[in-house]
Amino acid sequence: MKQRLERFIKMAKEFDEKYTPAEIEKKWQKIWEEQDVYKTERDDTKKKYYALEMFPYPSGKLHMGHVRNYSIGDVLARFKTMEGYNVLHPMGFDAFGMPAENAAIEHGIHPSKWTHENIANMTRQQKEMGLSYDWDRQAITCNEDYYRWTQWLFELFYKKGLAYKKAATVNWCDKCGTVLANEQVVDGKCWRCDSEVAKKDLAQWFFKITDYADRLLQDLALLKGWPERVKIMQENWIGKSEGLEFVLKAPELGEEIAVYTTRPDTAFGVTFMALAPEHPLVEKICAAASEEKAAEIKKFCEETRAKSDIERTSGDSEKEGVFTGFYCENPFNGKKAQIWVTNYVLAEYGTGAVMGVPTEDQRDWMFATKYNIPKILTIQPKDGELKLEEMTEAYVEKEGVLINSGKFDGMEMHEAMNKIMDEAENLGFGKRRANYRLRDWLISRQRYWGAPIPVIYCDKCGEVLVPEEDLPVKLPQDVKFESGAVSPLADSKEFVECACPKCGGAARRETDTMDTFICSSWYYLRYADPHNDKMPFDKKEVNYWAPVDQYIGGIEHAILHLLYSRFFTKVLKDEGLLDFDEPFTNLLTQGMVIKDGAKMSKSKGNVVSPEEIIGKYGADTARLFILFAAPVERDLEWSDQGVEGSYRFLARVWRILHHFADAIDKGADSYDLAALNADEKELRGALHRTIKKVTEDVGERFMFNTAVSSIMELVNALYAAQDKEINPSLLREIAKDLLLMLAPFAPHIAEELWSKFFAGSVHKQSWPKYDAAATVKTTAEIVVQINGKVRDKIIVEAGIDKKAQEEQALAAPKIKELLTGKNVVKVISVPGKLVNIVAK
RNA sequence: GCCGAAGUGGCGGAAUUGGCAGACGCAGCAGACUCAAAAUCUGCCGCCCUUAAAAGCGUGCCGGUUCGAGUCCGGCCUUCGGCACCA
Repeated sequence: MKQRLERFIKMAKEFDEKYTPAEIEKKWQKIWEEQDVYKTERDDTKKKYYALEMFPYPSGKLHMGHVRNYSIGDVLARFKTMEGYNVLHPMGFDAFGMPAENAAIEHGIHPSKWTHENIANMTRQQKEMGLSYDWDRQAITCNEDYYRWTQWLFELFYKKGLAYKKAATVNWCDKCGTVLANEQVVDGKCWRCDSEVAKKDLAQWFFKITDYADRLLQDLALLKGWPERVKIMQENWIGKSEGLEFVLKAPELGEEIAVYTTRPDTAFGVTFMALAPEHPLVEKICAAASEEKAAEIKKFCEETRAKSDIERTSGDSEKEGVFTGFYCENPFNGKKAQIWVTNYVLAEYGTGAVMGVPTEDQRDWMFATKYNIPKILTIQPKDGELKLEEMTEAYVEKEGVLINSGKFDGMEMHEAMNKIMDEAENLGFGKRRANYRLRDWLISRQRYWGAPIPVIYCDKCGEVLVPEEDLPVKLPQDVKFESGAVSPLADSKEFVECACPKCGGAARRETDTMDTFICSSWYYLRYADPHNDKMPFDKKEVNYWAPVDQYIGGIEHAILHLLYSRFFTKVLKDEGLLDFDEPFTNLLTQGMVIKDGAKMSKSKGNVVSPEEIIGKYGADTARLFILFAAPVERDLEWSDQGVEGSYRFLARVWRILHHFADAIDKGADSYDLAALNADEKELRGALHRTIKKVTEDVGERFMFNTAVSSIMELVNALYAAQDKEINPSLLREIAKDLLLMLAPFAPHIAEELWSKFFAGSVHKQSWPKYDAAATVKTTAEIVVQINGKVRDKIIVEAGIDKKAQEEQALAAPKIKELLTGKNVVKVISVPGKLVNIVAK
């Protein structure tokens, strides 16, 4: 008794009526850090759960998109921990990249210093959000102990024949002063700085992602937990098509020209051959042609190549070409076809040469019409008859019967397609083949702030890998950063000049660094074993933690990072370094945070700073608002008043527990259910329905907004009961479960209030279980409709059968009155829901 | 052009399996408390007509299926995203 009284006095003193987030958040962040609450270790006896948010680029400050990303991840991580999983929830930085180097050029600050200062600041902000990261696992890609392994992995790819250097026409961003991969060119512009991308011929390093095109495509089927649209985007990006590659002889040139087609059924309609200006045969043709003709062709090629990529590849630009004067032979029917050099054939796709079938391809139709090239109709639709003279465009429907095709005449086109491919294979001039839109991944960057490519060039030994024990190839510290100049690495004698690892003679280092997307293609594996100095990661650790159970990030990486990471995982699996095919089992693509209908950006002046919001209302409010305001996948409209509302809700939680503090404190941990009165039963029902709803919304549906709203409803129910006499033990149960449910969303206030009534940390407790019996209401309000219109509502007991409910509905006075003079035709009765009376 | 997503009050959104459209929150209105204001607590809050009640209308548009449609089917419209001369 005395103890209780003392405790009551102590609490009354400590439990201030006012909610002060600034104080309690700082307090608990310190305690959590001191007690290492979020430390994670492998435990083979426990089921693991790997929750991961895409790590950020250290730009300097967190923005609202980060806050949203981390809030979602943190709710999941905390929820799964409470459900009993051994949860891995790490954070790091994608720390190489252009902005650091630009800062060096503009402000004379070394990229490393700039980056690490930004990391320190952003880490502080992340900590102020109260996120449950195991900070000990932080991976920073620009640190030597990380990029050493990035280089090691490059060497692995090299040894497997998946990294190679070749001269190629590549995408060049002048502003960034470097090349770009195909995936990094968006609408002909640089993905990072938005400036126009040009073409340049350079010798560059590539990763052979095309070797994995088929598996990357096929394994999309394994990704049941990915949004359909991301899978479709990847599928389109890989762009597999199946068809026939065959050769046409060009006797005058003594050459053969290979073409690829997905429409072998139209092969008898070939009247010309279209070459890309970059096609190797063009040079030979020029050599064989008259001086005049050669000059004409060369001029055309030069003019075409001078055009920008967007101009060249937009579908509606005029199709133009030059007739070479030479012919080739269609191997199917021996007919002659004119050889043209054209502006509409892509050098990089297929063979860079296309068979021209004007009647069944719209582009060929336009081209042939313009230059008066003959047309042969080879497909007739099933209904109706096409006449060449009456046609104004190509017949491109995928249905019809062959004509003018020798022995294939009369054959249905899909059958003919197969038969014609058989013929080409049997006669040995063609082969079935798949083609992909996907190109090899250009990984060289002519920049300083990236992982150096660990290759040395020796005049005697050629291209030599830096021996494993010499890794990492470190970035030299003492270099000059100048705008527009060559890469600082190429400029650094200290870096370039070295000894050949093979023969010891004088040699030069590769001065290109790796695309930062390589660094981010394996970081999720490093988290599993972040301090390993023998290997990038230990197989046992990686196989325990990975694959990532839930990955969370923006849709902007639908192709880029997500495709590259999948590629890496497959290569590492083939190498036996890990045992799974796909890195991310489930993917959640969060929507953007927008304000006034537009993405937050400096130029629009609609940026809301997380720092300011957290300073004013606390992290719990910021997190709660962002989770409550919209479903995670949809864009979220920022609302200052909405934030105010979330703050108000947390203050309401605080006050109602303060109001009931005495009762909660003296309540017991168990009580007699049978002794509860009607109000109490109702309140307990509300609690258990809330637990059920929140458990499903967070654990299965990722509907955090509705989870929060049902917690709000429970709090409203407590307010409705505040003047009633409620069993203290029931109040204790409600307070306990309410705080447990609130803990993943608003970890600080939950911990603070928990500490006032219960022992230990709220974040070390089990997720509450609901009592299914309590969630069932004893009575149900059902709707009575006449002809589908709601006419009355009646109360029936729960579990009522169809018939009884129907009788009660028909007996309701209001319904009886409305039915007088009418004939009841039919009655539909759904127990516990509604009765619909069809009457005439 | 092709592929995909979305369209619900003044606003953000809810309705999970075809069964009360608008939960929860914001804004607004009213009341209580206060000398007063703020804060807080309570109530009201789709449109239309109305003193009120009742009726009617209502989930982008047109049609269909069904006792019953925001939800299913067919045809459109608008917005956003991806791809786009890929043979």
